[in-house]
Amino acid sequence: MSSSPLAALTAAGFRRGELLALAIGPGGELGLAWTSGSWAGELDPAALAAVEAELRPRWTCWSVDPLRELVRRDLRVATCWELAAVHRLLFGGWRADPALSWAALHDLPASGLPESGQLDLLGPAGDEGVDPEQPVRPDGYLRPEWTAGGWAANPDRLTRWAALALAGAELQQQRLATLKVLGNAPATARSESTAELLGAELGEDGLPVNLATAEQLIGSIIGPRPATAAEAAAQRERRDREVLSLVSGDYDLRSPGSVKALLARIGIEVPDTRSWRLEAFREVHPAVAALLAWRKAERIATTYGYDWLDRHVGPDGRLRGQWTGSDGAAGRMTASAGLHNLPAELRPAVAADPGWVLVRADLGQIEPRVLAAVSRDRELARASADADLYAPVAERLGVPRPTAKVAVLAAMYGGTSGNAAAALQGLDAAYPVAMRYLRQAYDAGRAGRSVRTYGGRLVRMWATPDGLSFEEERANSAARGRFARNAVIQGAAAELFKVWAVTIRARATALDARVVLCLHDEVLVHAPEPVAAEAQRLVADCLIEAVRRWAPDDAVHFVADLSVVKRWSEAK
DNA sequence: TCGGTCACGTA
DNA sequence: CGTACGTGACCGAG
Repeated sequence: MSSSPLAALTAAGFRRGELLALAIGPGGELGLAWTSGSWAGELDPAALAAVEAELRPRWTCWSVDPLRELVRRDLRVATCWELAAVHRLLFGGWRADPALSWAALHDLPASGLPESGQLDLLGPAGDEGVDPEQPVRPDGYLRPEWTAGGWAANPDRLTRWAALALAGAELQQQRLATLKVLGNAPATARSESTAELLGAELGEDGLPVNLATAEQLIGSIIGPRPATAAEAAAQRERRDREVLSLVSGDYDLRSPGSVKALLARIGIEVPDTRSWRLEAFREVHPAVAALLAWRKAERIATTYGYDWLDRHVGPDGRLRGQWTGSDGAAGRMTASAGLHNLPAELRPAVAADPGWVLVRADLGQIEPRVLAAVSRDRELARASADADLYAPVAERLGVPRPTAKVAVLAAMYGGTSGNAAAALQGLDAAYPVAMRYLRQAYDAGRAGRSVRTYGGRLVRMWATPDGLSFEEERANSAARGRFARNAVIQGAAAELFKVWAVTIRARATALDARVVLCLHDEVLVHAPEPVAAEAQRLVADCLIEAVRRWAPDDAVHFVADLSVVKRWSEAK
């Protein structure tokens, strides 16, 4: 194996765009496998860059780990096939390791999965006298010794492990091809895979943050950075006193029980002490307003304070977290390090580098538009032609716009707010196709049946727990119904969003721009200032391209709000 | 030390 | 009887 990967692939007749599986060992050893060959050797980024440039393969792997290794070595590949992401799409749930994924693709029950520790003690389950270099046991499950890390033991195993990923990917493709959903499941598998790759890049690149601004913002809320633990304690005590000085008695503001006692002392009886509930008592006693202000500051101090800054923002001014391409429920992207719940007050600190800009874009009213698309409701699709979808809906229903909006949201999420009942009936009459779609998801969930999103993601329902009262059982079913109804909308929206995001990722490289944040329906792109206008146009064009690839037809109109800014907070 | 609960930020 | 996520503090059980 002295030749380069590119030479080996070319000699074997590898065609552009084919699946090329890779496995990377802990020491940077590389195994490659494709339909007509394999290769093992040291991971040389330049050699793989040559493969990418020449053959643009679909890099195929069991998990996002090898992709992350490539990203770490500054190798940005165009496309991939990530088996874990596709497993979650096909089979639902969160767990998606090779052992489970392989078993599922062979219709073997998860309950029969061999465990690594017990195997030798209990004796082999059809494993005796069989070649240990063979990763698949006679009973069809993967050998635990391999899945526990043994796959990286030597070059031969590395290529076999890659070949197994290749075989798994092909089985996944067969399943996707026969999946009965309205959307394009194979295409969803590709965009979901690439979203994992995007997540790896987001984790490596980070979100540009102006450290001085961040320090200043935090300082204005909780005071200057304490030099010692004693100073920090003093600051904390000073914050507490702002509230406690307004009441008599000693209370622990961090303990809900104690806060409840404090409130009782000033004549306020509440079932819990959540801010929205206390909001109503703001005028009753000055301590309430002080407590609400304390809560805000405490949130910054504990979750988004100097500690957070030190832990998650590097000296290069990049906020880095761990990204996943899809959560366990409907398939949204998730991020740690506060990237998805950064308080609005801190957003001025998210700023482009000097000479750069942020292109910010968010999808407008994505959920009702997605509902129109996935349910194929022609009438609701007609409403999507309006930049404000709720306006034609309101007109059709003969109600004020706010009522129409509440009714649509209530239909999708089961909202309770006031008297949406009449408007809901109007929706049933005006948009029966969309409403039937929602009802079917709700009924499936209530009955405990799993649902699939438009793009094919299986959303599993949980079983009713034992020993519930009649009332609890009903509440459980209703919760499942709401969950399912929400999942088919939120999940489909997440699928469209990811198509958009990975399209931007692919196109933006031409401008030297990069996606730096994905936030469910919003995307931030860091772009060189001279190409700001082009980058903005690119993001808009990518939405058109994404919708064309994702939607069943062109009946539904999607809109994005776009702006070029220096700071995230400047937008909108 | 751990899981459950409360609370709260984002979409 | 909106849903989803990540985070951090407290609290009671072990």
